[in-house]
Amino acid sequence: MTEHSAPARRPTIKEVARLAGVSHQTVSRYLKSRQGLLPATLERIDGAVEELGYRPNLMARSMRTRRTGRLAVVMPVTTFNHARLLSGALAAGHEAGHVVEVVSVEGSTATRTERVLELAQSGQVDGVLSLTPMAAGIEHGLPEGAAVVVSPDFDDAMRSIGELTDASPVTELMERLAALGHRRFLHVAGDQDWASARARKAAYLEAVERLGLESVGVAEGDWSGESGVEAVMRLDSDRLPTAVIAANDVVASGVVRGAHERGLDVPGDLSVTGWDDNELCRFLPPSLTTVRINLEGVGRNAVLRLIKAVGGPELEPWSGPVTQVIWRESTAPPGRPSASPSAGTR
Amino acid sequence: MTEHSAPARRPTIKEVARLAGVSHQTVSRYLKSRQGLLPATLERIDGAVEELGYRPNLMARSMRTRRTGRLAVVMPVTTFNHARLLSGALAAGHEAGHVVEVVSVEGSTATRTERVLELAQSGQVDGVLSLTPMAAGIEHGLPEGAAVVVSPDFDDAMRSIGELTDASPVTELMERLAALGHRRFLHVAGDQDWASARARKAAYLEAVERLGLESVGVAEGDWSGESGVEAVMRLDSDRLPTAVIAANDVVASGVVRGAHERGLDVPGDLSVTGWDDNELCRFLPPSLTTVRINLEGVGRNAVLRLIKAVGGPELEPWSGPVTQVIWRESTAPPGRPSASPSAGTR
DNA sequence: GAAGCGAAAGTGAACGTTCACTATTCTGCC
DNA sequence: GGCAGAATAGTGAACGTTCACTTTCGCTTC
Repeated sequence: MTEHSAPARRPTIKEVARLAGVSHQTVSRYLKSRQGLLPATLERIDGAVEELGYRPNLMARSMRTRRTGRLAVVMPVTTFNHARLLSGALAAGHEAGHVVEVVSVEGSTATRTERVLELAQSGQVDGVLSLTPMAAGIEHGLPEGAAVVVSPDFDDAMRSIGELTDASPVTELMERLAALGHRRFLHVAGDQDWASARARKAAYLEAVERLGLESVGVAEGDWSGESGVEAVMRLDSDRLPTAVIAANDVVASGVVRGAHERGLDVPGDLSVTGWDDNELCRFLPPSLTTVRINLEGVGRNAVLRLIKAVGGPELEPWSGPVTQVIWRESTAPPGRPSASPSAGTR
Repeated sequence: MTEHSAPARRPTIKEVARLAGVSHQTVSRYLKSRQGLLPATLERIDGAVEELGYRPNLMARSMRTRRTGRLAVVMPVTTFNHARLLSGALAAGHEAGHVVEVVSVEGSTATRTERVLELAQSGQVDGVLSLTPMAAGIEHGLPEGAAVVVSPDFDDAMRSIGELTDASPVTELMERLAALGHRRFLHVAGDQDWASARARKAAYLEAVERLGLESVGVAEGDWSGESGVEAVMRLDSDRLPTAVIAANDVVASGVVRGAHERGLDVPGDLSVTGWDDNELCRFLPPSLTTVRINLEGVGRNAVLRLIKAVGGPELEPWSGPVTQVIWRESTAPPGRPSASPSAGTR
């Protein structure tokens, strides 16, 4: 579109100064605070800025000030699923007067580490919050440049951030189910490359042990609905569990479908729990008991750590609960006939 | 972490030059291509770079070259739902040698327009792809700076991008349902602030007209499952539709639930279609007929337009189908008893 | 009425690169 | 041996800001 002649130079501070009949430094002051200037001067600069359509070149500014006002959140594309986490991060950054950008990374740990370092030291951002795990000892490679806050508990397979691996709700789910009378459980796990999947599995096993329950096993899974269907189809008819803890809602819906295909009623014959509070959960027949995660809060707190690290203001972190179990129709005491579907949406 | 003394200056090209015993320009050349240098010189610079841990300051570089190699995708946070769209955009940008960043905007049209202009003219990015609609005539406000490609059909309420408003699958759905024998339809619409919702509604009405079908009405909705439930509950028993076109999968699942609550069988008494191909769709009882959208392709093409606008290489666009109807259990000829896979639901 | 002071404005040098030149060295050829 | 021409390297000026000073001016104050 643009001709190759004269790359459409934008007006600079000096041109504004000339037009306003002042020095460039005066315009700089005007830009900075509009204070300490004579009203008449102010007005003339106003006019010149308007006339030229001047806008400061942020790149030049940051070059001089060594501050960009920009933060980067690096994350693997797969985690974009957690859009609400981003949403919280963006809001917190904005509050602290920063622009938050999202940069994606792919490839091996080494590649990703390199990419993050490059970004941190490119001078293009003040800080980098990496939701991707990096080669150990990266801190030492950093010449005190942009602060990189690697969210601490992000795991090797770059899939989960600290608070997301909190699997305590599994315990809550199982204690309640046990109280309802369930004794025989099944866990359909998520992809074990993910820290959160490992955490849930561990919490399941721990709860079985501690509460003296019986586990018919842990079905390997990959977060897919199919893995849920299969796990149920493979169950031994002589030793069916009465409750299934699924790694997430998709898996849980697969479990429900598998149960139906085997002629099992949910929750009559089988109670099922999910994880994530997928929008559809409430409307499934039966509506799904699940775990809601406050992703906005998690995102906010991660960015707050970063802002603090780059010397920004200390803002109020989200301190409320991060997870919450939502009980719905898919869980009930064992052996009872299923309550009629119209027994209520919640 | 960082002490307040001496802001940790990073080594510059000149320091590398001094250490290597060459001029700064030689180092610059080294950085640019590593060509036209004596092997011995190359080696010495290599050593110096290594020793100092030097990395070029991209900000200073872009200041001189007036090129940043960075593109920004501006989008409202709500659209982060379309993570797969981003994924396509990022991949295309990478292919063309650009870094793609995601910047979010909120607020009124005026605020957003301002924000986008600021970004475009800040010198921090080469191009801006705005998925947010902006005040008309913005092009004229742009002094040929960074190219802003407003995705053309993005609507006033900043919710949809051109290809996403393609509602032709609605026609496909209805033609097939009509062929199966359906005559009386209901549409549960999405929030009419969204262009895509308006497009689907319009396509529904057009199809009713053209195919000579009967419509029991268009239920206003807001993309929520509740709106689906309510739409069904409010239906006149004397004049029930046999097919429901829901604005998306969540609404559709609400419709299914509402139908069950009224004792209607899906698809026996009522065929239901959704939109989006939500992961859970396949596992619902009954699995949901829906429309899959190739968001990656849409994102890729949008970024390709931008890259072309900023004078980048012309890459292969995604030219395959953008939408695809997926037929599943929730649709069947009217009046037939449900082909119950297990009869398990009731 | 001159010294003192504060407000307002100006001057020139940085920031870390690359660009456009110019200078030097090497090579091969007559 | 001298010279053209390429290959290699160096010099200084940009890029658009802000920082650290300096200057100018007008007003008190004694």
